[in-house]
Order: sequence, then structure tokens, then C-alpha cells
Amino acid sequence: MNNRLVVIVGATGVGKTKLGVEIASQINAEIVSGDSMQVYKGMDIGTAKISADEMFGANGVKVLHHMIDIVSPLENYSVAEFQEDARRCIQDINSREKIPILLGGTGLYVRAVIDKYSFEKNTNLNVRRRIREIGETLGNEYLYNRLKEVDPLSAVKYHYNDVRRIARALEFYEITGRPISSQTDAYTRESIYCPLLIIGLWLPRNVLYQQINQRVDNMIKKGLVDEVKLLIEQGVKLDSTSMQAIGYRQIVQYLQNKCSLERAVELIKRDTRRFAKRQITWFKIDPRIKWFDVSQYEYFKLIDEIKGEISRNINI
RNA sequence: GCCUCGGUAGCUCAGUCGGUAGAGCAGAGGACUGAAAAUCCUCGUGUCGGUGGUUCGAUUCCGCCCCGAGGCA
Repeated sequence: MNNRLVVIVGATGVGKTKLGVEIASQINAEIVSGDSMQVYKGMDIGTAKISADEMFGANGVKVLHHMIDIVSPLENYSVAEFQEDARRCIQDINSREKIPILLGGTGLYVRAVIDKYSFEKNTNLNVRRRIREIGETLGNEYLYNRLKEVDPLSAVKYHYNDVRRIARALEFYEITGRPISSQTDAYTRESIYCPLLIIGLWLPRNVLYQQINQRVDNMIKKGLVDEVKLLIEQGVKLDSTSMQAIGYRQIVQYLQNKCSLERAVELIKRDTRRFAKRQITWFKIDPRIKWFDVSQYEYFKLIDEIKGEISRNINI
């Protein structure tokens, strides 16, 4: 059974989408999106989701895309579900003798798919809510001290203000009776795929930021404001996961008259830049990634280089 | 032309009763296993507009000059 996987990662705005289509069209591959927000239906402009007519390579071949538009923005999707669904897609693509390309910028999602991350049944939203309420009334330090007793290894790892992680660690302990560190520290960079090739796309910071700023202006022109309005009309809650997405939460602020449109746009740009920086931080530490500086290549030369890298590592 | 107020970190500004300076934002670095486009942590040297003077010592006081905003003519 074929168990190969090509992964392409990089910050928002490096050009993953376009390049992914071009490569996939040339090597008979299919794209599996590795993005936490493009899974939501109706969130197209703000997530820079690929459109149907962009799915064709220069050779006219249409590239199939998976893990896009698979869930309603009214629902809250998460890594665990993503891991399961994406792995199923990859297996299916391999079984049809095509090459799967996992392409995306959500570091945790990508790693959850390719590495031995275990999510089993160890979550309970009620428990989590209760723990967070305790945190709100008794303070961060109270939760942190609880964590110190129950899971000292995690306590060392997390800052006492990182309430979200602390609450999650306590939730894990309450349900399983084990510290979450027993799980998180177990596997590091062991992949379930072989052969595996991870390609990273990189751009100098100032070029990337320019790209991002331009893209945000474009989103506004394409009608991001209307897209957000429509989602709200459809009943998407403002505190749902989908509305945490950059571009959406700032436009919501604007629609609630909490700031001007100019300010909202400015914030979207800034938050996207910060997000890109965090993405880079995440990927930078993975020694398996083969990096390509996009600004150093003529476009089709870059495609050829990456194709070469793929054929050398993956049996096409 | 005269008067007033400004000119300090990339931006907005604070401050030094004379001992070479600090906040916010922007930015940089990092952490990360069920909200991850989330959450959290760390990081501030710059001819204090220029030039003379007073002084042991000036970004701080004084003179002149340059630039900006406002007022009077």
C-alpha cells in the first residue's frame, strides 16, 4: 500500500495556492488543504480560498482539492477532526495511485496529520467550560497551581497566563487520569507517512508583508464586508471558531460600529503580518523542511526545482 | 516681517529642577497536541533639529540659524 506524502508549507501570502495547483497539474497529484479556516463553507474571500476556475494548471489539467468547504461555519471544527478527515483523504488519493499534496499554513494541523499525534477520546467541553469558569473566578494562578500538582511537566512548559493550555491540560487530566504531558512528550517528529517530503516556501519579510498588505486591500475590493454580513445573517455566532479568523473578526468590529472601515483594514493587515510571523516561527524549527526562497527563482524554474525534488524523493 | 508653540526610537508623544533618556503603537524573537488565522511569553542607544556660548559637564539654560503648525500684520 502506497503511503507517500508531499507537504508544502509556508506563511500566508507566499503563493502556496497557485504554486500547488501548477505542480499538482504536472505530476498527476491532488491537493489536500492544510488550513484551519478554509474548511468552512462561505468563507472564501477572507481566507483567500481557491476558486473553481483557479484549479487549472497552465496545461489545462484540473486539480482536485480536498478539505475545503467541508463544514458549516456554524459548527466548530478542530484539529482532531481535521487529522482524521485529512488522513482519510490522503489514503484515498494514494489508493487511486495519485500523489497527495498536503498544502497549508496551519502548523498544528499539518503536524497533526503527518506526525504521530494522538487525539483519541480525551475531551469534554463541559469539563473544559467548568475549568475555565473556575479560572475566571479564582484567577490564573489558582489554575496554574492545580496544574503544578497534577502535571508538573506541563506546568514547566506553559506560562501561568496561558489559560487556554492550562485549562486544556487540566481537562485532559480529569478525563483520563493521566497528565497531558505523558501524551504530548511521547512523540516528536515521527511521521506516519513514508516516503515523506516537506517543502517550505519562503519570502524575505518585507516582500511578504507587501504581498499581505496588497492582498488585504484586494479582499475588501472583492467584497469581504458583504461576505461577513452574509455569514452573520446566516446565524454564525460572533464567538464561534470561524469568526475568530483574521479578516472576519475585524470586519465584525466595523459592522458593530466599534471602528472605522479604514481601521479595520489596518488591523487585518497587522494581524495577518503577525500571523505570518507565527507561522514562520512554527515551521522554522522543523529540520525536515526543504526551503525554497520564492524571490530567488523565475516562476517556472521554481516549479521545475520543486518537481525535481519531488521525483527524487517520492516514487511518482 | 513680528509673536506663540513645537522639532526626542520607524510613528505618536513623555521626560531630564543641567550628570547623554522612556511609554504606547509599529517591529523582532520564541512557545505550542481537541478554539491554532486561536492562546501565551520575551525584547527599547536614539548625532534628544543644527550651530555657537555659559558650565567640570548641555538633549535640558542662553544666542543665532533651519524646518513645521498657529496667530498678528
